[in-house]
Amino acid sequence: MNRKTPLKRVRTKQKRLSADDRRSEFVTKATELFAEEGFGGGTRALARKLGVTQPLLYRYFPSKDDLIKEVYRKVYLEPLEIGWERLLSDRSRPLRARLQEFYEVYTDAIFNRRWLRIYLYSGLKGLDINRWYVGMVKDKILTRILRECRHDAGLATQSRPSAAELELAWVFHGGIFYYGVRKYIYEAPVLEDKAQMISDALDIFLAGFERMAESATDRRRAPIKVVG
Amino acid sequence: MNRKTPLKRVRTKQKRLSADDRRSEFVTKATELFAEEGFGGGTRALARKLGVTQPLLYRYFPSKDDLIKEVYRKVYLEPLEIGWERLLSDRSRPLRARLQEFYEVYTDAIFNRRWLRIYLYSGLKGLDINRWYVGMVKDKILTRILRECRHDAGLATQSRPSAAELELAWVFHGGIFYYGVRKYIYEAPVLEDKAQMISDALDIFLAGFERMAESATDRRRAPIKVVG
DNA sequence: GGCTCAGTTTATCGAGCGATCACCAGAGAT
DNA sequence: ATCTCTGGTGATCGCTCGATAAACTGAGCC
Repeated sequence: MNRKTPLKRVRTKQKRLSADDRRSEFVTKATELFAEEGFGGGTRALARKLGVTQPLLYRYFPSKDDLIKEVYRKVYLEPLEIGWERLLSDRSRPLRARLQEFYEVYTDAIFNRRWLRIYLYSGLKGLDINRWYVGMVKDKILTRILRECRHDAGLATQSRPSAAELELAWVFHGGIFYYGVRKYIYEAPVLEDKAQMISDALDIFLAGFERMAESATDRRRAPIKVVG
Repeated sequence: MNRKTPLKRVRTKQKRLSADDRRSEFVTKATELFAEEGFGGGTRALARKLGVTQPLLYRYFPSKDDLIKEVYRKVYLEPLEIGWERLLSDRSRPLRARLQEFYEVYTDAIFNRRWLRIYLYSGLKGLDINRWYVGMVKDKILTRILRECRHDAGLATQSRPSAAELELAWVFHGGIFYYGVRKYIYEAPVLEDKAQMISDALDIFLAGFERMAESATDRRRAPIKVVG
């Protein structure tokens, strides 16, 4: 980043970084550590990863909790920088292609061990930022997708999607998300072709949406009694 | 359970349980504690929940890790007692009804804060038992479902499902699972009618399966090139 | 060269952790 | 009434944790 010293050759046994560099190094390595160990990971283990001593952390963060907050900020904001508004709503392209590309890009951003583990750990802590993220997925992704689907199907683009539509979208989204969990958290064998997986999931989601749109042209469809 | 003392009125300030009772009480309360706090939850906090002192734990478990293993056993084996073999494979009933009922019963068993949190925490620890469970879901649930689907569609009931079929089933299963996570972990608002959610998810899964079965009557279908 | 200031270390504190050991106490058998 | 067996307690050990305070050090400036 902004190293103050003008390009002096970096010594092999590097110490004495600039404040900004050291601070961001703490956040980066803390993300790695907490991803593996959970937020119970120790400040001494963190310092060891940087090759410094533990009290140095407290020159840059008043407490471990503040460091954790910084990690949250970094992790939760990272995947938001792909500009999905533009991607999802660009009606000059076919809907199917937009959805496919969006989910490929989105999953490229979040499908990695680091991101998923931090996300799950912080979700288990029940923090506000996690609720915020879930709400953001709903408002900025799923609602937008449903609006585009309704537009594509020639339906009224109502301001808010129905609960049933949202649930359909959530199950679809969750199914894709779970692919990442299986691969990077459970380290279970998955279909290697991620794009194919997205394509297949999209197939059934879009078919399901059409089916739902047909069976009730604008009202909530009657529930189908199935259970035996 | 098996209280030795013959029905003597339980004293309000109950102490001195039988060994079996005390032991299972430890496991039960430990499950609650670890579900909330993660496995970092303290033995003293656990003892406080039972109204006893902390060293008593070590009369019943040689170490905290052994207690945790017992918690795993309890949590992972609980939902297995619903007899899904019978439920899924009973071909005297229509496939759709079997699947609906299975997922209603299965989610009744695992969709609660305690189970889901323990499951996620232990998944993050990357233990063998978690991998075992995921493999069990694949072999005992998804593979079985796919076999029944193939039979229902008049296809050859091959011994093992194709990778694409399995992935389809996983996305479906994961989508349903994620409903529980949203409700009990993220405590986000969900469509309250769980049976309806399952029904909708089944609709699109079955439609997707038929679609996949059509486009390749017995061979792996050619991938659809979509990405823009 | 010596001053200064910011990045870093050494030493240490109090609290909480898992675990151990000697001891206590009360119900059941005799 | 007393003995015994076992469920339960009190005290404590060694360790790790997050956090603090004071001392050290080396690059930049005069």
